[in-house]
This record gives sequence, structure tokens and C-alpha cells, in this order.
Amino acid sequence: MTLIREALRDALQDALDRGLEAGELTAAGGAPLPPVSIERPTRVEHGDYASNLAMRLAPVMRRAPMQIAEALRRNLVPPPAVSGVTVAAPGFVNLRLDDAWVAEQIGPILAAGERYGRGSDLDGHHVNVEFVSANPTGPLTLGNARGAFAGDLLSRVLEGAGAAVTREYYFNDQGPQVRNLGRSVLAIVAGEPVPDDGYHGAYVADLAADLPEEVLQASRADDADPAWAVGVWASERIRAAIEGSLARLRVRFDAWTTEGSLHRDGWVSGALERLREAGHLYQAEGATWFRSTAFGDDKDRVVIRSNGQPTYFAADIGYLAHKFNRGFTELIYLWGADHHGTVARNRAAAEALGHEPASIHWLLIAWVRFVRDGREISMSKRSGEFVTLDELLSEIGPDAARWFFGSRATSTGIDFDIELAKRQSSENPVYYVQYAHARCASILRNAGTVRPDARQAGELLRQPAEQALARELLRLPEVVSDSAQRRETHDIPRYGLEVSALFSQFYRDCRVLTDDAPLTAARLALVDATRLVLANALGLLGITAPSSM
RNA sequence: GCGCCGGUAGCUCAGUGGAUAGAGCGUCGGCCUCCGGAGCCGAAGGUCGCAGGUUCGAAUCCUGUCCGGCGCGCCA
Repeated sequence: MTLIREALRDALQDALDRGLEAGELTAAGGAPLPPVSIERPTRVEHGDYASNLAMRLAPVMRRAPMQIAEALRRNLVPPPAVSGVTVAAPGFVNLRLDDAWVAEQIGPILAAGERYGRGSDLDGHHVNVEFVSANPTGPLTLGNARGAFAGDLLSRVLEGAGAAVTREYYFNDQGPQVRNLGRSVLAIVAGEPVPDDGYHGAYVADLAADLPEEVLQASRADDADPAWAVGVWASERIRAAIEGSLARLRVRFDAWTTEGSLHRDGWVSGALERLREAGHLYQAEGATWFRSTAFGDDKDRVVIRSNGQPTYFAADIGYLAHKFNRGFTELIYLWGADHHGTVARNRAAAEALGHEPASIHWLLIAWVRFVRDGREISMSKRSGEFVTLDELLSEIGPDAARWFFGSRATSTGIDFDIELAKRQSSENPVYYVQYAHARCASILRNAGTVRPDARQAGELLRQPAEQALARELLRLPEVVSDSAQRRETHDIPRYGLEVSALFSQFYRDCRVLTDDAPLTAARLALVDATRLVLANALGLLGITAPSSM
């Protein structure tokens, strides 16, 4: 199924071309023409789609928008799906879909099945989406929740638009954090207090209790670095626990990459060598610097410290090379908003390495302020006061949590009151959508041997509620396409609510199971298509679509 | 000081230069003899932080300003 919206756009473009060719429309001085845009009117009486093309053309053509709109309408050859083309002040061209055509789309929707809503905008794209990437020095906290959901939802939507997606988790296994973790565990083993700058959560004591004797021995045998072996063991244990927590969120990763591997496998040194050969590195004050200011950064950045050790940023550069070498056509990073200051240097490095800037996106996930009873909760792992993701899930469940985070744009800071979320979890709008799905399933069950049949839908489904619902079902592919393009997924919950509301109205106004066999079969087809659209929309959010609840 | 992100209904948030700015939750008032009442119908509720500007048209773009968050390391 091609998107009707695109067909209408093409038809309007043709109308414009035809008007120009006939001399009915002329651009003053050959000025460039604006692109044809199609939008959805806010009011139903304005039709199903509208274009502001005439108003955009008015300054270029130096004519009244209404005259241009009339000329467009005269030259428009509307597709069969369109039943009405009207012009409205101050110059809109409004398009109305044909009722029979709308209802006739139920058949193709059902035929597409699980594929309905999926698009081809990103066919052939291989996207790497890196998210969470929390260091394994403690359990995932509420602070990690938003990024985890946002990355997974974005991945699902990109896949819905045709892309192949690799979900990637990057973590640091090199730095002092691992050693610090080891020291904290060792302190508890020795019955001593954990150092002030160590890790204080209850999980550290659990690790100490589980520490195998051989790890402890190996650690004691290493006089130079006694905390290292314990730290490595502990961080691996935590990493496995993180994977388990993510699985409970229904977030799975395809690749886990460590900073250490980037160094060991030569990606960091190789990328730096490429920058050096291209003349982007220089020595100063004993260190090696990358001239990132040549690519728009505020200041140049050190890549090799004066002590010979590469910086964290150097690993970022190696990682860029590593990812592109793996054949990805696009990289997406989901970073906490507190990392926005590092975007410019990474973009500079990508450009210096010769990569197309448009092939990389950094999405900054805005802060979540977690509140309990009006008091903000600290999310610092070292304080030990944080709430873990597992605790959140045990209170409100993955469906409600996914809905909450999936309903908000990633750039918007949000307040999350845990007590409020628990109280509201039973009234979470996600259940409204799931309920509508379950009701559809129930009706289909009650139909017994009567099967959905969309073949006469065009003639039989002409009630306002039937038409409104069927029209909304047609929008799913547009919602998926727009979400993928914007790299924001919060339109999907909104769409799910709208479909559910229209279904409830249909359910109120139109009895499905009646003695009228053809009408029953046609309405069952509409119910089945609604169930399918809700299931597919919920699937894009990673939320279950129950047949009963 | 400079930079980034926010400020829209009581609360939490949508709103891609277009037509009378929306949703969920909350509040108030109605609706259960019928396919699932986790529902339906209605109502109240807005100086879109503020001030200028661009535009036929601004919540949206530009400038300034106020408030909140974050960032400005040879840390990660």
C-alpha cells in the first residue's frame, strides 16, 4: 500500500506543473518554488488533508492565494481515493477522501497483517543505535530508565520504517571506576568501612559475600594493583545483572562493546593515525591535541595526555572508526543531556575522519527529576540512595513504564513522582488502549463461526463512527514514517489513544453482531483491522496487546 | 561570562510557519434490560514566561530579557 498522503502530494505537484506549463501560473522572475506540503486539518469540515501550497506560492507568483488555489484545483487530477477538492480562505486546498474508498482499505490492511504500518523509507539503511551505556559499577537506576526505553522504542520505530538496527551498549572497563569498585568490595571483605569515594549501595555487600576465594587470592597476589582483579570480577557480575534488568524491561542489545577492546584491537591508535596523517593533530604542552576548532568546536581537545595515556575522547574517536568500519550507514547516540558538551568534539572527529555529518545523530535525553513525596531522590550510585530499575518495575510494571517514558519527547525534562506513578498506574492510559484491543478480541471470539469479510465494506460501512474509525486506521503508516523521520516516538502512544477512543465510539453507535450477516461480516472486518492496528502500535512500543484482561 | 535544553489548562505533557491551541490525569454533572463500565456523553479550566521584530499568518522563526535544569577538565 502506498501512503495516500504521498499520492496526494504527487497529485498536487502535478497540478502545479500543469498550471505552469499551461501558463496559468507563473513564477515571477523564475524564483524557486516551495515544496508541496500536505498536512492534516485541525477541523473535520476542512476535509482529510490540506495543502497551504497556494499561500506559499503567493509571494513568488505575486498573485492572491485564493486565485492560485483555484488554479491548482482546476488543474488537479485527483486520485480515485479523493471525493472532494475545495478551496478555502485564505488559500487552502482541502481534500476529502471518498467514504467508500476509505472503507475499502480495510481489506488491504487485514491482508498486510503484522506488516501493516511498516514502511520502506529506511530500506537498506543499517543503523547503529547506542544507548544506556552505563558503566557496570552498580545496578541500573531510574536515571537509566528513560534512555533504555527511548533507545529501544526508537530502534523499534526505525525497524518499522525499514531499517536494520543494531542495538549497542558501550561501557568502560578501563578506568579507575573498576578499581574503585574492587576497593569497595575488598573493604567489606576485610570488615573495614568503604572509602568515602567508594561505592556504598547494598549491592556492594552482596558482591563481597559472593566473592570467590580464587578471585580474592589472585587479587592478593597482585601487589601492584590489589583491587583490580576483584573490580573486574565485580563489574562482570554487575554487567550480567544489568543485562537481566534490561531483559525485564524488554530491552535487548545486539552488541556490547568495551573501551578496552577499542584499545586492544587498535581502533584508537588507528583512528588517531588517520587524523595525524590528515594534519589534524599537533603537539603542545607535552600532550597530543586534535584541532577540533577547525570543525566548529569551541576549543581543541587533548587525545593523548602528557603522561602518554589516551583520553576518553580518544576512545570515542576510535569507536567512531570501529562503528563505520562495521558497515553502518547511520549512527545514533542517545546520551544523557549532561553530555551535550561533548557532542561538538565528536562531530568534529567524525568529520575529520571523512564521515558525512548527516549520517550521525546525537540525541540528548533530557533529565528526569525523580521525586518521592515532594522530595527529590538522589540518583548517585555512590550515595546508595538511588532507586533501581528493578524496584520501579516491581511497582508499576513494564507496560505502564514504557508508556510513561514513550509518551514524552526526549528533549523535554520531566518530573517523575514515584508515589504518583504507583497511584496512577491503574489509571494509566496504556490500559485504555489494551482494553480496546481486548474488546476487539472479545467481539471476534463472540462472533463464533461468522468470519470478518471486508469485501462489501465500501457499501456497508457508511456510518459516521465507522468512517471516523476507518480513517484513523489509515494513518498508522504515516505515524510510523513521521516518527522514524523525526527520531521521536511519542506520537505513537497518542495515536493509540485516538484509535481506542474512536473504537469506543464505534462500539457505542454500531452494534457489530447482528442478524444482518453481510453487515456483521463487514463490521467484524473493521473490528479485526482495529485490533491489528492497536496490536501493531503497541508492538512498536514493546507493550503487550492482551486478548483479555 | 559563554553554550545547550526547557517554560503551553490545577498536575503531567503534545503541538513539524497555517484555519476556533490539544490529550491524559484531576474537578463538576449525566449514562448500566444489549457484543467487556478498565467504558460513554457533557461542562468548567489558557495573558502559550515577558517585550519587541519578521510574515498574508507566530506557541512555532529572529533579537532581547526573566525563571529552571545541564554543561564549559590532560575526569569518565
